[in-house]
Amino acid sequence: MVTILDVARQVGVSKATVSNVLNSKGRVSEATKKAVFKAIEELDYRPNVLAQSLSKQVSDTIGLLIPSGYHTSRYITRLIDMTQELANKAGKFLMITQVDGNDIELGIQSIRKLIDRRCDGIIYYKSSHIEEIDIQNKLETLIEELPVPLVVLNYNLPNKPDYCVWFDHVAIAQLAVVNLIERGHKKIAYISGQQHMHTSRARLQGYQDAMKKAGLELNSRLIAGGSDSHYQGGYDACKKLIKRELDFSAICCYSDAMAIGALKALKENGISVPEDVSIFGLDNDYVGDFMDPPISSIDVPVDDIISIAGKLLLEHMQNKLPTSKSNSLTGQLVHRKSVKDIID
Amino acid sequence: MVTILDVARQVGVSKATVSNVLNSKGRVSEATKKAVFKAIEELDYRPNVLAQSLSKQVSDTIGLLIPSGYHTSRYITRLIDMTQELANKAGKFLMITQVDGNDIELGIQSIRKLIDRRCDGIIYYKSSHIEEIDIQNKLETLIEELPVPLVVLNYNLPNKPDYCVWFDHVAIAQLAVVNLIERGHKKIAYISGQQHMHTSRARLQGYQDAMKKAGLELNSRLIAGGSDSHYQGGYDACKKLIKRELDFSAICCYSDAMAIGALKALKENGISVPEDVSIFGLDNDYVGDFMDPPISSIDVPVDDIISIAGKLLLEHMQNKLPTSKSNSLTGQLVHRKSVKDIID
DNA sequence: CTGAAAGCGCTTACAG
DNA sequence: CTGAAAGCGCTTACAG
Repeated sequence: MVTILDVARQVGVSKATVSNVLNSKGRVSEATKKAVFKAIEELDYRPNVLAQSLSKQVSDTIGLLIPSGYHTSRYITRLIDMTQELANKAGKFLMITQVDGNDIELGIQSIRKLIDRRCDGIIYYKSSHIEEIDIQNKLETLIEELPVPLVVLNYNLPNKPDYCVWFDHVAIAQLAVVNLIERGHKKIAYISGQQHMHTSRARLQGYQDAMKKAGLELNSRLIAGGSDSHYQGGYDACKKLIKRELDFSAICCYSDAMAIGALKALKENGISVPEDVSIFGLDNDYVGDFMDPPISSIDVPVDDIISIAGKLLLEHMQNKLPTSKSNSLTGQLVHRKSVKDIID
Repeated sequence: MVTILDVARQVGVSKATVSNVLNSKGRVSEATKKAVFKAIEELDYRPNVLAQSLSKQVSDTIGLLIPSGYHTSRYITRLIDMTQELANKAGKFLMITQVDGNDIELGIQSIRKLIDRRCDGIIYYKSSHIEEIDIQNKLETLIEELPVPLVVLNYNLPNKPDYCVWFDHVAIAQLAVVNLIERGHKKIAYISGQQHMHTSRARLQGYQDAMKKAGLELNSRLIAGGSDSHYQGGYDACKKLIKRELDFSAICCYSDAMAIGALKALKENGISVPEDVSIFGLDNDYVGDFMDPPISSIDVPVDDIISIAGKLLLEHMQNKLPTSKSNSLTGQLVHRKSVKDIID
């Protein structure tokens, strides 16, 4: 490939001069500038970014680490879109890499690899699947030790409040259940995601908290899970609930996807929604609005969490004090036809 | 940060020796090896990959370029998952970056940026949205000029058959329409995606070809599009079709997403599926199976196209002759309840 | 078995 | 206004 030396030779100047015009540094006469640009054009010269970064000791690169296996989540694609845009605006190169979401050690290894390539800052989306001992401590220590800022998405680090943004999934599920209760429901079932997921456990707890606070019966047989945390799992779980022949007027589901599966199971069993049973999803997936009936849900501010993370990272990179205060986000009710009021 | 020199000094050897033990090159006594590893551990030394790449003149890095704005597609997440796995297995670092899918010039710029960082090979997923003059020529020329192999996904480059893999969307749509015809349908409507998309135009053409071949009437009023190529667009388009008060027994849709929107519109108008009208989607999105009724579709071999692309890239990188012959893929019928047979 | 030296492609004071 | 030299952190023949 053509190097800066080739350009310098073609023009008859030194590398330093070529470098200076490239970086508009120092004083260079208009004539040589022109000649240099001409040669660059002719030779189709492009600087080797690796060499530049090594020499300058900055890479102007942001690293983004995403978890694998999120085929169904809009979070990740949105995260990529928004972070790329942020990087473009800040004049940084975005280097995205993916890591198995189930293993925190692999995650830390990947973060280190990003550092080895001299990223100036890193955003790490922590998969809900990870739940190992001491993970909080590991991440907090990592943030201390790393030579560049690391912002963690989707996890609470109490000792590093300026380095994380997360959803309060307990509150998100509560929102749905409280709404059901306010509308007269007392016998509320819950379809749960798989319990190895942090998000899943938090949402289940939100359901339980809301029931307790309202003084309603907490029957573990009103809670069911399925083979996965998606359509099929919702379908499975709902069939279980139906088989148990319990009395319930509403189901809150771990996600819209599970709610869609549940809806199918209910229909197959001749149970009308919302006439016989009301359904609530969580996440406000776009498709929920196109179900029959459309599914009520809690909208989760995905864009907000990402833009806050981006803002935090840039502030740290510029050694500014972070301006963001609330790094814990909840959601917003979205009413659709899958829930009916119960009047005694 | 700690450098190789720090390690060398701590052990009392030269940088060359440290480098040799790190790369297990040359003969180094066990004793110094041990001492070096100990120092590396103690100092938490990690080689600067930028410096390594510059010196070695290889980076062991693969670049993956994805389009933005694919919030709804499972292709992209799958592409990331599979390419990452491929890179891991090949011992390469995967550097993913994203670019506005609408502009081929931006795409080429991003490819160049990847080269500037010395990627040893690049996979470029060409968005269907791009459709500019001369794009085929631009990409073919780029492949010629680039110092490393570039494989293009989702686009046909007739003069570079070993550097591209794509879906034959004409054939994919034909498959659905031919199946409807075989099952007795004659009046078949089509809900189209937005025509600025290459995929969208190809699928529409597949519908038209199939109708023509069967000697069926091609009525342009049986074709409708919507505000987007997704749920809402399908809903809009179907409402248009209904308003036109034409006689049709089936609708083939550009995608499952549009089919889901269409289903909603039909239901709202008291039209039963499949009793009154049959519906066909394309893509075989997972959610289609959870509709009421489940939607027939054409499964598109996403995984295949990606693994072929990966194989091609690695073969080029190793200067092997590509073994893959068929770089054009079609789909497979998936029968569900949204289509009924018509018996005269 | 080990080290001095040159080199990868760039930038950056500094001297002229 | 321009260039020689040193340096970024590593690797790689080569000499000893």
